Amino acid sequence: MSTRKLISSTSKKSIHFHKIPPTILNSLIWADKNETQSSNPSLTPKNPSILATNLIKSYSESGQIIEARTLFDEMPERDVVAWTAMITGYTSFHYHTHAWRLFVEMAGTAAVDPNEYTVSTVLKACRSMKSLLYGTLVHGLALKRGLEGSLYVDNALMDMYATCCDCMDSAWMVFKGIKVKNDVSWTTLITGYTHIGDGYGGLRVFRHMILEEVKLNPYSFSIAVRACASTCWLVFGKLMHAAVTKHGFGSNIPVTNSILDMYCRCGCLSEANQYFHGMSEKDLITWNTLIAGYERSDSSESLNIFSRMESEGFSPNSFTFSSVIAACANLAVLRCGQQVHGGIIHKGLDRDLALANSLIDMYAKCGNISDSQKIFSDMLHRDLVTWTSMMIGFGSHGYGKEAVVLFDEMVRSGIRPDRIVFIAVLSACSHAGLVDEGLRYFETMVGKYNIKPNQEIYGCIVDLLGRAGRVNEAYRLIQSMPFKADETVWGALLAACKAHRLADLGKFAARRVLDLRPNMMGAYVMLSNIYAAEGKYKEFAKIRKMMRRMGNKKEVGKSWIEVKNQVYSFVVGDKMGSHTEHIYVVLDLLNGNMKEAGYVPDLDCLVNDLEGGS
DNA sequence: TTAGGGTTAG
Repeated sequence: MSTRKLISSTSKKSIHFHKIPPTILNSLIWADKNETQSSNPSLTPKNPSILATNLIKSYSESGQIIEARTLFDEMPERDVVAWTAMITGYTSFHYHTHAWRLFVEMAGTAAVDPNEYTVSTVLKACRSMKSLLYGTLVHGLALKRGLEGSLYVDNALMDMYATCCDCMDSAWMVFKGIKVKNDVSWTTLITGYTHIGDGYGGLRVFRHMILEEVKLNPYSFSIAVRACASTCWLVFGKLMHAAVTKHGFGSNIPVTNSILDMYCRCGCLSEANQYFHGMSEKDLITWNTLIAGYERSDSSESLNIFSRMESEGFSPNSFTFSSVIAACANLAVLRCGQQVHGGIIHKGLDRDLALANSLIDMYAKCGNISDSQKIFSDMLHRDLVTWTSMMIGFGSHGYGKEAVVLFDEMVRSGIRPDRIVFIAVLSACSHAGLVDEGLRYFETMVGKYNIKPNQEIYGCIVDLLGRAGRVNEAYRLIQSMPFKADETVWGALLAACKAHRLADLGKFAARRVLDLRPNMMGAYVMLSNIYAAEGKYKEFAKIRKMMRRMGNKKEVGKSWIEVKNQVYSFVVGDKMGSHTEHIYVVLDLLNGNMKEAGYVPDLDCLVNDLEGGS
């Protein structure tokens, strides 16, 4: 019930009750119950509990959760509805721990029993806390009280299992047990599959939903389109787009936003752009979807769209900033990133965990590791992504020891490492020459954390050993792998062979890479360089000829730098641009300094350069 | 007769 409705049922006067202190309201509400004289008899309701519960809701809806709790605490009698309203107030305010504590208090000490309303609400809190343990306890309680069978409880149980812990088996069990399923049951199941990234699973359920002739609504369509987007298969996406139009949901914003997202995720940016311009109504999510879509493949355009969004009067939120910061990181445009950071602070979003994580990444990629560190150390709460981003930053800046120290600190803080953070720390060890530390982490990963190494992890270890000159050991590791090494693992060995001039093993590794990826020009370049270093110019020429025949499509290495708000990009041997002369003067100066410091250039690379490679 | 559900952007 809204505040307005509440007032009309109690008094004709237009009073905003949530603006009155709860203590005064409570004394008025319970006045006749306590047999005392009310100062305003027109406010005295027939059932004070109903009015107090309505006020708890009213306070919660207006963001006054402390006032709601004060009112709740001062109620002389609290029925199950009052308890549930207060728990709901906490969940709608994202105070899930408070909601859980109140539920425990209710179940343990209060004279009232939780009912289906209470259970479905508290399951939402369990899901948001990602606590399978609490969720399972509530499931047990629901069974004990015979509440399983209520569609609200069953749907909330499915949602909890599917969304909080990816337990799709348990979600399925609950789903199968529902005798008469409704559209929410089906939608919740599709959401579960989409949540774990199984778009095909979601689409199978959607198909089943159609076969069972369940009435389709915007909820089911938007999640089904999201499932299509997860598969990245445009054919499904276009079929779904047609179905949306046919069912008359072509103007529903969540549905159209998910179609826009689908085109972006399928890599069809021109279709996405066309669709975006044809949309009759756009909201902030529409803009955020397009910005995020462009960030993944054309970061520069993503920043242009952000600028257009602001000029059209939309105010960015944390989702917008997250994509824009990622775009700045991809482009390594420090000044732009700093300006966006200013906008984040201005909006009061600098405590947003995901944003702080992306800022750590952005500053590191823009070369400013000290600002990454500052954000990291100022953070009150850190998650696995925070630690991983900081470790990747340290690793890419050559601070291997700092990354190792951070990893140990993270484990001490109670965060369980995953495969990605191991890749971060192993890569940092590799670049800093910390071979023994890296090998120790590899053993810990397998032995202590039971994480099975994948191609990427093996690639890191081969790189770690290879860079340190332990190339034969790296080769033995590849031979001992439980699955066939892919081109990245062989590529790491090839790079090590080239660096340490192991021609035979290098040629072998290059062949393995080219067996798996015949178009990998980098491998041809390395192979030809190995032949050149051996003085086998006939073999060298043969490879180069082969490369020319294939079109020599090795992507040219590109560098860029931001000076006074402008980005300058250049490739090897570039003579373009107005500042070329100055750049070459500085380059000559640097070359002189390096030679004085004892640097001997690698002439093998010169062969590559002459051929117009990277 | 006061409390409850599923969708889209990182």
